[in-house]
Amino acid sequence: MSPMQPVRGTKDFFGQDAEHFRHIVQLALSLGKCYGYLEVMTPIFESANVFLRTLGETSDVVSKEMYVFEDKGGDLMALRPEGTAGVVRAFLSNGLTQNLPQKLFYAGPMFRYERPQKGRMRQFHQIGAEVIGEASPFVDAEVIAFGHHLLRQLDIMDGVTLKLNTLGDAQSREGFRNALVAYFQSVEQKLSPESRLRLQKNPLRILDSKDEGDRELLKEAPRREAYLTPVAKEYFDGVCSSLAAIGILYEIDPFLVRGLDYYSHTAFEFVSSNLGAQSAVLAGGRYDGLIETMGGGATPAVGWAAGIERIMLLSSFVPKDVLDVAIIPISEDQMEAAFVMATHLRHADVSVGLEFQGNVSKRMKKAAKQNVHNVWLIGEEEIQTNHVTWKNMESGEQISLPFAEAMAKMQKFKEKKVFKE
RNA sequence: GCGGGUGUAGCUCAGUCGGUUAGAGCGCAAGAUUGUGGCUCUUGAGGUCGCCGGUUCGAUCCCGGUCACUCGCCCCA
Repeated sequence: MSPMQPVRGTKDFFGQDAEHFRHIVQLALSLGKCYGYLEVMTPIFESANVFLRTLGETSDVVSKEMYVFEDKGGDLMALRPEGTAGVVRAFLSNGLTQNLPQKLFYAGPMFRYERPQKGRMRQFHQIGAEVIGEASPFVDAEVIAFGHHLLRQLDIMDGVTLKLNTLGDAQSREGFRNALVAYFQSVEQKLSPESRLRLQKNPLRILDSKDEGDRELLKEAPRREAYLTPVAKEYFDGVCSSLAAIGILYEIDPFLVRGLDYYSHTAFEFVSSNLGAQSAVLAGGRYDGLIETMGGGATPAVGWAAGIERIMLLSSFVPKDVLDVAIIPISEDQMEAAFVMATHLRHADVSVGLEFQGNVSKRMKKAAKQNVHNVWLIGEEEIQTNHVTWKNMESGEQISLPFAEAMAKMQKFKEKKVFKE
């Protein structure tokens, strides 16, 4: 229809949407400060290696969803499909290993080549939090508490539940994985085609299959609990009791898994049924092995990411009225005076609407439409006496005031507005 | 990558069993109203009927392809 179309799976944000977006990021950022996080901004593209090595060669994110390109120097680059790997790379590149733990917060665009649908875009935006260099159940609980606090402040915890699970340490994971593979191989013929593929590529993924038949088979499958080492079990119990201690409700879901290879121990997801086929709004877990994989020393870490577009689907946002006052010249002769006056007010931090065209009636209509509560009318008489005619748009009342007085009153009005919020 | 649904005005949608100038509501613009607003009334602008091809005397309508949007599968925040 239109000659220029946006790239598939991308979206433009105007006005209210853009404000909504910014509101969420700002809330997360200031809350992050409250929890002691430092903001970090990393490039949106990295050497492809950063993701290839860390996410798991067989994960879909790497094998079919990554935007990879060769730059003019012949190096293989990738648009970041997620935040953690880049943050860890930055952590290592900048020698932050000397000062642990690091609590890092970020927000920005991510890119995945996927079929767009509700809550899923090719360019989407995430907020993320990572705590690198500390292994304590309290850290996991604190990270989750931050996410929980954010969702609560956004007023979207209604209808959102926290699902919790442990993937165990490397040893637990290995034992469980082997048992699971053995079991599913024995019933392979009954598995769905998708899950037969998963059995080859990523057997743990069968656990969260949506297929009815698979779910039936899962009832008889080995339980992860049985394969948890005492250390892994104790750690998970610690996370659960820490959450209970601060009154965060959760639901243990033994079938919860993580998509990316680097996760171990705690895994969690805040899920909602209002996101179409998607469910996770904020999800993460512990990834103790990742830093070592990327060439650093053995360093424990835990974090999460939240989809900003998904948060927007769940939350409502009412923008504030922007303009404090509209200045309306009665005729073109007062236009310059109105312009000068508007500038004075703006320098005093008062937001001013000024129309450049139309007669008084037109401009009044414009002001009304923009929900402006105050209008200053400037005519020949006002100019001569250095007054303004101040009209209250709600009551319809209007009074004449000397300009200086009107200016002072306007600033007071503004302050009052601020106090109210 | 696979499957379903939908593409007509800026937005939400009618409509033509294939026929000459394609409609409504909202929105937008002008006027009624030359120093005063949301209501009302009048008038107006705005469309390659997604795109390409086929069938036909004739296609916005039927058929094929394609693109886009949307929902789901896969996967994931």
